[in-house]
This record gives sequence, C-alpha cells and structure tokens, in this order.
Amino acid sequence: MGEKLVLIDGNSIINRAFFAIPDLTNARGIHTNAIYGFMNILLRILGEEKADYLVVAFDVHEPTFRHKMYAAYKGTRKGMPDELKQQVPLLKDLLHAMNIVTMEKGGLEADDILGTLAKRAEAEGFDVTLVSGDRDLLQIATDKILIRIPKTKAGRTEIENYHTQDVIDKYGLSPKQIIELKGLMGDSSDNIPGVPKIGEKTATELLKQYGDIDNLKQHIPEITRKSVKETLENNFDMAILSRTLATIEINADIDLDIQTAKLGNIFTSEAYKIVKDLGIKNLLSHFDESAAIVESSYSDTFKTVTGQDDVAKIFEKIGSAGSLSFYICEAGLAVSLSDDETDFIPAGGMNDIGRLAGTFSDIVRKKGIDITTFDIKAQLSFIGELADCDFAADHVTDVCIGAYLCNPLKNDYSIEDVANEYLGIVIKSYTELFGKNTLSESMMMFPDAVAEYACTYSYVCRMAKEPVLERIDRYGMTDLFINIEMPLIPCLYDMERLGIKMLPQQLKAYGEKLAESIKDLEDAIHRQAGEQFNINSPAQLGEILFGKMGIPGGKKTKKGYSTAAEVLEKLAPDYPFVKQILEYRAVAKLKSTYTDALAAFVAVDGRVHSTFNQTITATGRISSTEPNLQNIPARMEQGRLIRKYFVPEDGCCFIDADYSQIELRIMAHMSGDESLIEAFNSGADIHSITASKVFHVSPDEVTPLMRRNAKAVNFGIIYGISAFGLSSDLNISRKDAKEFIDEYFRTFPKVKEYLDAQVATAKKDGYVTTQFSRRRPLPELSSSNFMQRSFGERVAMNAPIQGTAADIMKIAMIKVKKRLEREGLRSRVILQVHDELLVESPMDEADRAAALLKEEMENAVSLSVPMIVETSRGMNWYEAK
DNA sequence: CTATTCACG
DNA sequence: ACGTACGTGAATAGT
Repeated sequence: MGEKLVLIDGNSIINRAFFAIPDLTNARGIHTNAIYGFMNILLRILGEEKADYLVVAFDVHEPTFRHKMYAAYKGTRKGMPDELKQQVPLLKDLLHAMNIVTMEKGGLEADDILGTLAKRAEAEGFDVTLVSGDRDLLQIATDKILIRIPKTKAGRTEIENYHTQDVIDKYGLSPKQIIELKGLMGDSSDNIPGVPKIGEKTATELLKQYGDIDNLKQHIPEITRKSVKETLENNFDMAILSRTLATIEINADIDLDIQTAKLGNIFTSEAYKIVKDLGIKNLLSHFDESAAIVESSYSDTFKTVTGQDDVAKIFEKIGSAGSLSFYICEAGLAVSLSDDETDFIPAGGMNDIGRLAGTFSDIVRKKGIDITTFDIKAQLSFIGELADCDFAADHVTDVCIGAYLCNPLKNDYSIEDVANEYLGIVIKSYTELFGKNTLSESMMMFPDAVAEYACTYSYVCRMAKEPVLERIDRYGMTDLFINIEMPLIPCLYDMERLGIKMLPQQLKAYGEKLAESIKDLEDAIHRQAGEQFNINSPAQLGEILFGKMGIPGGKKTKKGYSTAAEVLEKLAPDYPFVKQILEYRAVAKLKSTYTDALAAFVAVDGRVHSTFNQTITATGRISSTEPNLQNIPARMEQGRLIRKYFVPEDGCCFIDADYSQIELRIMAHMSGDESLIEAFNSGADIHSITASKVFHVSPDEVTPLMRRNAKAVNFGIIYGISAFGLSSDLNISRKDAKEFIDEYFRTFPKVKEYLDAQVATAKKDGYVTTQFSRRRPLPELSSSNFMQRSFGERVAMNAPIQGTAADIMKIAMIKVKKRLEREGLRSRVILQVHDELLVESPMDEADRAAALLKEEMENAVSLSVPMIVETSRGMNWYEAK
C-alpha cells in the first residue's frame, strides 16, 4: 500500500458549500457559510481517509490558457457572488493556520493543478483521492486515483466515489471518454455558441459505438438520425475545441515537492483563534484540544490569597489603588491591581462571600475608586451598595456594555470574545472550562479552574478597558457611554430588584377560566374537522384546513402551508371554522404564556423580578426576559385583563407615564420638515392631521378610513417604507400604496430628503447613528442580494429613529431616578416598556410623583417639537393605562 | 436546535 | 424580476 495524497478542488468545494449552506453571518457582518461548509467536507474526508499528504488548489483570477484559446471562455470563476468571494481569502488563511498547503498558479485552473499532481503522484506510487464538485475531473480517474464528488441530498452531504470501473458503471464510458463526452455535449458554462446540441444519451451512444470524436468524424455519414448528423457536420470544429477546453492539463508546469504537503497537526491554536474570530461556533469543537495549549503567560501573574493577613494586605492595596478591575461571584473576589498582579480571594471560612463583598464595596465607595468589570449588573447582587455610586464621570466602566456599543449586532457578549477581539488572546470559555456545571458546582469540583477563571475575567477587564474606551471615543460615543449607558445600569438594577407585585392566585383563576374556553373550542374544532388533531401544530392544522377541508390557502412556508393569523384572518369571514381556530389560538396563547408561565415567576416576596438586558438590541432599546414584561397583552381586551393581576404594594398606586408618538416626533425633529413640526406644535391628533394634509381635506372632513390609512403610512415611514409592506398591511394594491407614499412625501418633502440621506450615509459609511451618536452598523447594505440590501435600506431609515427614542427614554429614566431620590420620594420606576414607564407610588406622594415624571420625561431632551407625556393612575396595571 | 406563531412597542 | 414592513422574547412542535 502506497502513501495517500488527498487533493481538494478549493474553488469547486467552496462554491458548492456556499450554495448548499444557508447564509451565516458573524457579528462583524462577515459571511461564513462557505468556509463552514468547506471545513465540514474537509474534516469529513480527512476522517474517512488516512491521508498522509494534502493539497488544496485554487483558481487564480487571471486568464488561463483556455482564455487564450477561446476569447469567450468563462471558466469556473464566472459570477462568484461577493459574499462568496470575500470568504475565499479567509478560508486560505484558515487552511494556512492549519498547516495545509494551498496552490494556485496564473494561467491554470485548480483542475489542472490537481490533474497534474494526481498523475505525478500516481506515477510515484501514491494512492490519490481527488475531491471536487466538478464531474470533468472524472477523466482523471484510474484504479489508483479516486475521484470523490460531494452531493447534497435532502440536506445531507453524500459523497460519490469513482475509480475507473465506477465511471464505466455509471456512464458506460471510460474516464478518458468523459472528455469526448464533454466535447460532444459542449458545456454551457464555457459559453460556446454553436456547439452541437447533442444530449448526454445520444453522445454516450455515439461514443460507445465509435470510441472518440476523431473516429466519429470518419463515420458521420453512417449516422442515421438526421438532426444529429447535421449538427455534427456543421459544428465539428466546435466539438474539437470544446473537447480541448474540457481536457484537464496533466503536465502543467508546477513546482511542488509533495513532501512539503505532509499532513501534520491541523488543529492548531492559530486555527482555533481564526475559527473563534470568525464566530463559526459549530466548528469550534473540532479545535477544542488546541485551546488547552494556548499560550497563557499572563496567568503567571494570578495568585490565590487565603490567609487572613494576606487577605488584609490585599484590601489595603485596594484602598490605595486609584482604579482597579474586579470580578465577584459566589466563588470569591478577583481583583487586578496592576497589569501583573491579579489576586483571587476564594469565598469560605472567615471570608464568606457576603463579608468579602461588603468589605470590598465599603472601600471602593469610601475612597471613590474607579472600577472596571464586565457586566456589573449581574454582580450587584453581591455588591449592591455600589449601585449608589456615581456610575457616570468615569467611576464605573462596564467593558461588556462598551463592547456592545461598539458593535450592537452580536448575539452575546462574552468575556472571551472581548479578550479575543480587543486583546488578541484566546481564553477558555465558561463552557469549555466547566461544561454545564454551575459555578458553585465547579467550585467543589475544580477549585483551581474557578480561581483561574475569576482572575482571567478580572485581568481581561483591566487590559481591555483602554482599547474598548479608545474605540468608543473614536466612534464618538464617549458621552453616550459615560452619561447614558453607565448611569442606566442602576436604573435597571432597581427595576429588577424591586420587581412588580402580582396576584398569582387570581391570575391562575383567570387561567382556569381560559382553560374552559380552550376545551370548548377544542371540542368544536375537532368535531368540525371530523378527527382529533393537535391544533397547536401548524403542520397538522395546515393539513386539516388546506388539505382535508380543501380551503384555498396556498403554501407559504418552507415546510408547507402557512397558518399564521395573517392568512387565517382573510379566510375567517368565509369560514366560521377558521374563526374558531383564531379564537382558540388567542386563548391558548394567553393561557400558556401569560397565566401559567407568568404565575410561576412570582417569587417569595410576591413579586416578579424580570431581567432587563442592556446589550441585546441592535437599536439601543433594552429587552426583558424571564419573564418578558414588555409584551404583556394590551391590544385585545381579553388579553389586557391580564394586567389586572399586576398590582401596587399596599398603600401604593401605579402611575403610568407614556410618551405620545415619540418616534414620529423624533422623525419630525431629525428631518426638520416644517409641515410635520407644525403639525406636532398644533397639538392635534397626528394621524388625523396627516390624513387631512395627505388627502387634501379639511381636518373635520377626515374620515375614519382616511385616518386609518394615514396611521399606517406613518408607521410605514418609521419602519423604512415600502409599497409592498404598506399594501399588505392595508390590504390594498401595491399601486395604491405607492400613491399614498408618494403623496405623503409630497406633503412632507423633508421627510423624504431625510430618509434618503440616511440611506446614503449608511451606504457611504457602513453605519447610521442616532441623535446621541449611538451607532448601528449595516453590513447588509453591501450585499449583492437584493432582499438583504433592501433590508439594510429599511434599517438605515428605522434605526436612527427607534434608537433615538431609546436614547431619550434612557436619559429620562436616569433623570427620574435622580429626581425622585433628590426629593426624597419613595416612588420607584418598576417597569420600562420602550415608550412607557410604570411607577409604584405611595398614595400620599402620587400627585407629586406624577408631575415629576411628566416633567422629567418631557424635558429629558429638547427637540424642535414638544415631547408629550401622558400619565394616568390606577390600582392595577389595567387601570393605569 | 430550528421553524412557526404571536404577544408587545 | 427579485419578495418585506422595524425592534424584541416565549411557547410549542417536530426533526
């Protein structure tokens, strides 16, 4: 048995991967699907073959000998989309990091390099495996050269294998005759006009009979089928040319000592870093072992401190430090006092975590030390006293939030990503270190790893602070960071800590009522369907509605019929059955999400403590989870009743303060459109005024329909208007929708100018910004894909508006908190729902609190239109709206 | 683990 | 010609 050489057609495989795998984009907007797909195939091949040597060949973007032969030749590089083209150099970098040899040569295609290497290696006694998606390569197959062609079947990659006999079995022709076959059939991608239009069947038959094209020429007169005979007579030269173009060069001038392609360790730490940097999570596990050998000289500076005297010394040092970074968790406290000193004090014994945290907080507060950490809100459960510190004025730096501001598009912000992106070092992620174990479990099982984890966390914060702040500054977001994002943290922490009182028993009772409706509806639906089925399953429901019952509905989703409310609502007037489905859905949703699930979140204090996340949204809004209190039903009465079970503490009431039309007002301000500004200054209902102006009628002639249309246009404008979107929303023709939009823009010309300018800026700079300089990158705008590009354009119009509204609300929250504290009131903001604050207020100060709220929110910023806030009061959330 | 659906602003 | 409104989170079904 000879040694084995594996050859891979880089261009062919990456192309195939690109089209087979759905678009994957990492946080920086870099497409990675083709790299991922390529690596999957590569790793699979290497897993199946005992390869001793490996070469990946690529095409070069310059004319090959085939172009010289035939000017119209397009070869394999035609039409490579941008998203794919960008991935090629990245793949090469990754391959090089894996110590894999790549080859490319001017004037040659990858095929020629592979053919030459394959034949040469065969002659030297190697076994060769050649991987390509291109069937032309079959001409190279021998008993020693295996051609492997990956194919995607039903989402799974299968690889077809061809030695000489396999080619004969499949095509009835020898490998050499494959070239003849290509010649006769021509190759549409070679763009050769006039090549005989002979199909595969006919061509194969001819070749079986006559062997090759040259011999066939002698026998053309014998051919009985007239059309075949004519095309051959007329286009014979082209067949010869086509054959020449399809012939793979096996004696190309290539200089490669196969020994240099010896396969070594491909899972290097460099490769790990690249894969991690590219954000291809599914690939990372292959490289896990290398993470263990990643150089970590910085960890020499980590120390675990236990003795009381030593611990006291550390706290002394903390007291005399001007600034420090830290990380505190149930396992203990890690503090970085300089670039080469990070100490970890484990919790336990005399130093229980409460005491450690208390001592630490006291010192930091008393001395006014500047502190840096990563996600401080999650650590305030230990060091809550620090929530009273001045988070602005540089006293607190949260590196996590800083990283979010610099790029708000990532799915998550982990300390290891920051270490990689800002420090260029690879650290082990939590999962890599502890798997699915909690930190407390890991403390018992691997105390040393926990210590190292805590120290690394603190160390990375210290080292990343400057680069992160530098980038924030370069992006013009220093003010946003220091004066909005940092001071917001205690606001969110307060809302989480305080929570909101709920009445779980009453809520459950309402749930029971809903359960009865569900049962009735379920029975009625099953009866009419004539069978039992799971109404909650879109697949089963679709089959019943559009299959069994024959209701016209058409397909809409990947997997079959769409049963979304949007579709069913159109059918409801004609089919009472469909209407019942909709009712069922509505009630089932309420029960599952808003009674049962919500009641389970009530803590021992009788309140629900949601988590408010500051680093989730692309626009700067905050989000709420476990439970999400920002999507409690409000639009439908049946759902809105849920709000009756959100109640204030005894002796308190709720005050709800709502920004009126904040996004439209922001658009009026940012566009500077006089008509729109004037409309807001007049104080009347904005949708009615819009209708009056757009439809050219006096304000008292505005019909409800006109107002409804104007409202939809106003919404559409904010979302990044398109005729299609508006038409589907209003259920009108696209032409009519376009009319509305055009008329709107004629009425408010500067709005159009403004929106166009946002898109233009986005295209030029690659991002848009809010009034307070918050940045939203738009990688989609450079896409060659129409749909993605259009999406980018809509986002360019929407993000500055939605984002500015988020900025303003954050400013208001900070001001409201400060003012409440300054005035010594006990009223507290307990919820934020994007343009609304819910305040729990003792009865005796409710009037003051309401006035204060309105004043601070309305004057949070000064725009060219008034900010109007409406407040209302109630003994539950339902009443307070 | 992904797709579908639906609740909110 | 292409095929969508912007931003979220949670429950459920089914691979």
